[in-house]
Amino acid sequence: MQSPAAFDISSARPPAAAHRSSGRKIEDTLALLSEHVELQRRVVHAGDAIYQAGERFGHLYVLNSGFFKIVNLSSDGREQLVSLKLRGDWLGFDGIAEGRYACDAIAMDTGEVWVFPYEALLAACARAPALLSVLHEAMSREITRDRESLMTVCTLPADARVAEFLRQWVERLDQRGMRTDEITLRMTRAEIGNYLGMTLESVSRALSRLARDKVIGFAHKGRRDVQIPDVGALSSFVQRCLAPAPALLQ
Amino acid sequence: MQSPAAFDISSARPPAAAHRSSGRKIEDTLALLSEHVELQRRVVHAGDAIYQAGERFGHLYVLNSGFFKIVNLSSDGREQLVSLKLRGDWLGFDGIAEGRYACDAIAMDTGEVWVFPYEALLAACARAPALLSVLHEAMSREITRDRESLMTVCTLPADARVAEFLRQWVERLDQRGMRTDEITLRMTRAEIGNYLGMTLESVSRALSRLARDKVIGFAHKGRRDVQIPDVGALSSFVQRCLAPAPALLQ
DNA sequence: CGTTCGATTGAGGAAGATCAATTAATGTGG
DNA sequence: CCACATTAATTGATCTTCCTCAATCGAACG
Repeated sequence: MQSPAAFDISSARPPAAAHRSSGRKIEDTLALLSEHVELQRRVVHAGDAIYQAGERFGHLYVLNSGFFKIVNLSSDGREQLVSLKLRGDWLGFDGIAEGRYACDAIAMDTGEVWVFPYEALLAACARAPALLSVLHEAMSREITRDRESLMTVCTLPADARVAEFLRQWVERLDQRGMRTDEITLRMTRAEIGNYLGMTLESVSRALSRLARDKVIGFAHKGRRDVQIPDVGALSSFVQRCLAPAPALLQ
Repeated sequence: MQSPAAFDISSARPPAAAHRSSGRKIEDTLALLSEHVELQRRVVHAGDAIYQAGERFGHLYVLNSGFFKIVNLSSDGREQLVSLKLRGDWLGFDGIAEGRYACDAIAMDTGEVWVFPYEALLAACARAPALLSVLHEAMSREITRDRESLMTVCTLPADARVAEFLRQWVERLDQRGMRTDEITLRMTRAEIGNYLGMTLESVSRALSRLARDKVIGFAHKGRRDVQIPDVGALSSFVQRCLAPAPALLQ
């Protein structure tokens, strides 16, 4: 096991403009796709499945608007929310390897999905190499994002997991130029808990504590709307959870 | 939340011959690569890093022999083993999106890695479309595998996590035609625990219980060698952990 | 306006973490 | 090859966190 901060990884990443550049990238991706590939638009509503586990693979999908959840079902009946998708994200990569989708992709809201026959997409990639780059980048990003999820679940205590979940969600909204000071959770406490490997009660308690500490606020109607006055406060809350001892006097 | 067994996923997958066909596939992949792409062979020893987080992306790697671990380091110093790699597995996909690798890839043993310049690989894919399929299948498989890990960590109690970890490891060895009745763990208890989101003590206790229940056995020298007389016993152990109540009399 | 579903909060218990001591394996220099 | 040092693994005792069970409250909906 190496020492925790063997070298500073942060300096290796494009620091400030990352958000805006990613925001651009999403727009560029959508533009590139609509230019070079024959696409079919499909409007979905909350609860609709764009594909289901076991279904024969044939299409990849790009989310133009709305929100999706990706749900895995094990052979013994365990159900797990493994991923969340926003505008610009791809869906269906899990189907390529086995020729069948491995998960359910369920809309959490009204939205529009662009449908691409996989073969047509590959053909377009042969004509426009930039398209292939976009495709590979999307797959690569999905891999790194999945690993971040694993890291969150494995290394953070319950309260911090919820805070980190909110932080990541806000980050992704920000990358898309969407509101980040007040967000709408499109999932129940049970779904959040399932995604984070904890019970719905623990999620509720964590959110209550975050609200008590003024890290988040609850909006007018319902507890699905969360105010995030300062994203940095979420990060510090996570760090505070990780801190070994409060070290009161010093 | 849906009912657990909404529909039978098992019938949707190719059931029996899956292992052997995957075994073939790995050989085919290696053959295809060595035929169509200029490759550089690199011998590594335990502890060697084939790439490190932050390093500029430029190459993809395929493991021809040996074992690798993929380690993620968060900006605040948390370290997480996020993936394990065996013969035929690809390394480096995480670097494509940002142009820099996001993790460390560390050899756990002596082995040989095939090194491909990404651009050269893409060029070869343009000539041999089968190669592109292989590449996409590998990325797809990595996504589904990562999700399986998340599922294991999120839905299983500690003992079952260890059993499931061994089961998945044996399954992957089997796909490669390697010994599965006696396996060598190339990781410490601490590393296993890190990978599974639990402490090294819990891993040790889980292994002891598995040995007590005759699900596994410890070989002659050292506790790194584990005997797996029956893989099915590992699966049943996982199921037993999930069972709500033993239901003694009935 | 009652019914239903989701969220909150509390009390108690259990799984797993932490702390600590011992044993086993590995490596090192004499 | 052996005594010693070092690292890994095991096991036990205690404590913390989080889960489970239960009651209550609020919001949405027919």
